[in-house]
Amino acid sequence: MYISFDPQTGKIEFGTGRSTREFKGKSLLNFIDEYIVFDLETTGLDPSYDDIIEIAAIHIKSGSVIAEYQSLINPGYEIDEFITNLTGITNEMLYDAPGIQDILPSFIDFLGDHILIAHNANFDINFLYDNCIVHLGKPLSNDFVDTMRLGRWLFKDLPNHKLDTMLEHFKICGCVEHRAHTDALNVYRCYEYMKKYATENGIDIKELIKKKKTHFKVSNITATVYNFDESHPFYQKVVVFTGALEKMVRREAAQIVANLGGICADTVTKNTNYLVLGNLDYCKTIRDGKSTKLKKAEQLKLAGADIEIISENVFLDMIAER
DNA sequence: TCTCCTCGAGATCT
DNA sequence: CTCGAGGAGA
Repeated sequence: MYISFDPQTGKIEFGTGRSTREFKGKSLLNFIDEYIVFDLETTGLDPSYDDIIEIAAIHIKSGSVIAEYQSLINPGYEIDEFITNLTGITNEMLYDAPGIQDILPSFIDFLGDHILIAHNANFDINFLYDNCIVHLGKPLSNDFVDTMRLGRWLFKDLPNHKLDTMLEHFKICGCVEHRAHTDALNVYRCYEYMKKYATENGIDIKELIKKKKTHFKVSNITATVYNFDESHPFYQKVVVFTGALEKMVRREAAQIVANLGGICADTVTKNTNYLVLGNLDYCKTIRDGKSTKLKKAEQLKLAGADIEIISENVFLDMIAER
């Protein structure tokens, strides 16, 4: 089920399929001084079927709490045992609580234009976004920072990036209570910990991303062994890959070639000796099933160049131990 | 070189 | 959702 919103007419549409939420704010990876960390408890995981039962937000400036907002919310029906066990929130507790429509205007006012922070932020943002459209007739467009995403960049080696795991690793006391206010407080501690960690270690996330994005090239791969079998067909031959290999990733294949004394290259030229053909099906932009590398190789072969076009299976046979 | 595209795999939230 | 692998085009 999806919700769509037209800002011109203010019209809201419900339908089947995926929500686009096209007015959602951007997911940032910044460390900022002033923000609002928040958390929701809900009756389940799906914003189109489930409802918010607790909401909490903490306004932080320069590392200190300057304002807080929190409330239980009556969803208009009985919540099930699973959620009560998980959160400790009971139907008695929700009986006198206000409805979401009573809370939302003041809550959104509290959020203002500030950047929002949450763990797995898309979960909370999506719930809030949909509720804003239904009850306020306008989307939630605040940019936000996801502490889980941040954690994945800064602490890649953790077994997982659940809030609990990160709290434990950061030696922040208390575990996830599944109550909005305490969880929000823990997310705030997590964020400040990572901010301090990045500053102290001179880590800039933007640089981290940039480094990863520098396009991987097989031509940068060098041999890790030094005694080559000079009779191997790849010895001192130039090898190029096209398409996705089934049995291994390109990096592994290129390393094997390099260790056989071969030379890996990124593009097909008149010096190329072998073009290894992977699967090209997945690429929609290839209409005739042939990549530019393959077309060029066929052209060169017709012109009499010393180039062979081989399938993955042939390639695997060639690199197999004898 | 750089930007933009598609696809599949994997993870987290209640 | 986000990321990585891979391709195309400027």
